[in-house]
Parts: sequence; structure tokens; C-alpha cells
Amino acid sequence: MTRFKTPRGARDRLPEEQHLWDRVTGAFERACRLHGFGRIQTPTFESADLFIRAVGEETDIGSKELYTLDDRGGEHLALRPEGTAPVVRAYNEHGMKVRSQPVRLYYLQPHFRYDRPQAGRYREHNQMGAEVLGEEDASVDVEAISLIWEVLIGLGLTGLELEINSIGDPVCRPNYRRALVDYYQDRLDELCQDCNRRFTSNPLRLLDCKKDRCLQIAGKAPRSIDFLCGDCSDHLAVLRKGLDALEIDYAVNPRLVRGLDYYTRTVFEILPAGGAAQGSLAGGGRYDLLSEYIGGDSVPGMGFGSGIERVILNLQEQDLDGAPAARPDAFVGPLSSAAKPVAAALSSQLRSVGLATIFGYRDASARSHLRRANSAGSRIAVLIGDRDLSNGSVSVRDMDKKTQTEVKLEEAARTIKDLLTD
RNA sequence: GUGGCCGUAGCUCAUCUGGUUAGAGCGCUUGGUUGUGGCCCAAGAGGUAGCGGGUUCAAGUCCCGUCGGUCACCCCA
Repeated sequence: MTRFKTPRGARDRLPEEQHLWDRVTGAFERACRLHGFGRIQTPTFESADLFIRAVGEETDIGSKELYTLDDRGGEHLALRPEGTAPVVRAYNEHGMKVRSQPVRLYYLQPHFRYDRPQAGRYREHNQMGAEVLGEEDASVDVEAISLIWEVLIGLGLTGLELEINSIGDPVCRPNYRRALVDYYQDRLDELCQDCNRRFTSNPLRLLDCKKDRCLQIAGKAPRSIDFLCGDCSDHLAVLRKGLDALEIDYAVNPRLVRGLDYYTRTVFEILPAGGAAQGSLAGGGRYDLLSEYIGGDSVPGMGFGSGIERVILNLQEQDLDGAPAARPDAFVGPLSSAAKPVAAALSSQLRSVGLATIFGYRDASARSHLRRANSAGSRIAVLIGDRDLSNGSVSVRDMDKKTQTEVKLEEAARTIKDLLTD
């Protein structure tokens, strides 16, 4: 019988790393609350078409990375590969346009992509993300970017780089696209294979190929920001002023494009120190067309997603993963089988007055119990043996001070509380 | 999806060019007399060497496949 293992690209999160998870998501939720965002939870699976329509059939996510399943009723479903489309779907489904606009939402949830796993890249990965729907003012973009930026900075990460770009809208993007295609048309034989493929599938992606040769060619390619129409150009200006006002450093990267089709105007990425070895920590942008793509009303939107595993990985790399030692208050060890029920009852009583208490389960030697109490980091150890049973007492030992007293069973809780508050 | 590297106890690693019952440290359990911790000492538990095939008198050590991890691509969070 072979032993079961986590499926490829999926991982267990063990107790000792939970504090990192809590720290990251805690910081994020706090920020969301401060900015007036409400949490939304959408299903883990949705109609596969929702995602295909949203991210585009040509993208990797829409084609080869989707975890699809046909259920017994014949529904063609997919595990959520990204967070934005479901949120926009929910906005439309629940008539959120009648709410005071814009609507601010955030989420913390797993995403699934059939990718080849690597450190910081998992088939099941968690994202914290936020979306603002119903407002196209670039101030929204500023707020979304600053929210996640400050969360990451607040966690202590250093060397982060924020890159922004604008890829235009339906008015100006076609012009740009044409210029780009014209430029690349004559250079196809100088480009790598992947880029030749991109030329027909998604020309914008030609810009962020990392091969030296292609990089050179991309360097001289027309830049989207030079083709922006008046509105888009103004929009970008407002975004930049807003970031400046918040003193958030950023770089305009004319070659920054995003993989998903639904983005318009603003796109951004936050890269970890030392470049993008394990990919970006956060990315997002504006998607004013998405709602219509998926059959909804015309609703402007702006949002981002940030990979929690990647953020944690970065905290560990920057030695910011120090664990706060969670110490139990008390450890109760029975020295004989007759003492077990008494010890169990006392444990229960201690918990009922709010003391974190570990019950030593089986009767063992005092040495055993104290060793265990010690390795658990317990502040107090309580020993109960036959001697105690006969005079109705227990031994309460302060593990740090190495002092010990014998008290009446009924006074144990009181005594321990006093010791802990000293 | 493409290419490279890696895969020995829970963890970190040894096992020289293939050769007897695969070792260590840490961790874990128990003990070091009469109910007492963190140090020290001792004993013990724990491995079909990821899995499957092949070569060989003999394989953890060589070859192939497969699964998993990892790095670079691809992609993205």
C-alpha cells in the first residue's frame, strides 16, 4: 500500500507556520477594514465559461491551466483560478449597482491553476485581494495600490519595487496594438519561438519576454503610454500624482503588461527584493470592460491579488519569520491512574477560567510530566498523585521561578491565576 | 508545457571508486531508586534508501521509466 501524499503543487500548512499566515492575513484584513472594504466569499468552483470569458481563451489561465470538472448533473465547472471574475459576477448577480457606489470588497481564498510547481508557485495557492467596483476615478487605483503596498511594507519587507503602466482603453489601445504589430511584423525572424507565438495570440505580451534578443527589440518597441488617448493619459496622470502624494515610490515600466485580457488602463505589479525570482508578490489593475465580457452591466473596476504563500516565503527569506512562543498557562499531570479523573476535571476547570491548559492524559512519573510541561513551555505545572488525593491537595509548580506550593484542590485555579499575574 | 539538478530515519546529513546485519547529530520515548523539568549520562523506538523495472555473483551506490521537489524558461499571485 503506497502512502498518500499531498497532490503535486499542493501543500500542508503545519501549526508552526500558522503565525506567519495569521500575521499576513491579519495585516491585510486590518488594512481592508481601515479602508472600508467588506469581505466577500465566492464559491470555490464556478461555471468554467465564466473564467474563460473573463481571462480570455488565448491566455494560459483560460486554456491549459484551468482545473475543470463535469459534475454528475452535466455542469461544466472549474475551480477558481483567479478572484476578480467571481467578484464581478457576484456584483451583478446581487444587484450591487443599487448600493452606494463604489462597492469595496476583499477576499482571502485559495486559487487553483494547473501549472508546473516551483517554490512560490503552487497549483493551489492563496490570495488576498481587493476590488473596487463602480468608480473609474484614478483615485481608486491609488487607493488599491497603496493598500497592498502598505500592507507589505508594514510586514517589514524591504526592497520592494512597485511598477505601473497604462495599457489604454478601447479608444486608444487598438492604435497602439496596430503600431506594435507593425513594429514587430518586420522582426519576426529575430524573435524567439515563444514570441512568434505571442505575435498572433497576444501581441502585448511580446513586451515582457525575458530573452536578451527579444528584450532588445522590445526596448525600442512603441510604448503604450505614448499612444494613450486624452482620457487615459489624464487617468494615468491622476494615478501618478496620487502615488506621489502618498510618497510611494514607483517606476513606470512601459513593458509591463498583464496576462489577463480584461485589464484596461492601469496595470501594476509589486516585485520582491532582487527582482522577480519567484514572481511578483502582488499584481492587478483596472478592468472597466470585464463586467460586460461576462454578460453584466457596464461597471468600471479596479483591484489586485497578492499571493500569500509568496509573501510568507519573502518574510522567511528576509528573516522576518520569528515565531512568538505561544506558551500554555498550565500543564496538569496525573501521577497515578486514580488521579487521572481529578486531573482531567481540574484541567477543564482551569480552561473555564480562561487558562490555556494541557492535560497530561496518562499517569506517568513526575519527571515525565515535568519534562513534557517544560518542552511545551508551560508556565505552571500541576502534579496530582495519590498523596494529594488523600489530603485533597495538588502541587503547583512555577516552572520559571522553580518554586512549588501545595494548595487545596479548590484553590488551585486561584493560585495559578495569581502566579501568572505576578 | 520545455530543459537542468536533486530524492538515504520526523529534521539536517554521512555511507570512499557497486561488496557483509545502512550510520551520526538533533528530535521522540523511557530510565539514571523512594512523586520533580530545562544540562549531563544510558537504553529504546524509528529507514522495503520516493516508487517500479533493468545490468551484475552483488546496487542506496550504474542504466531506464515513473512520482515528487527544486532551478531556469513559460506563466502568474
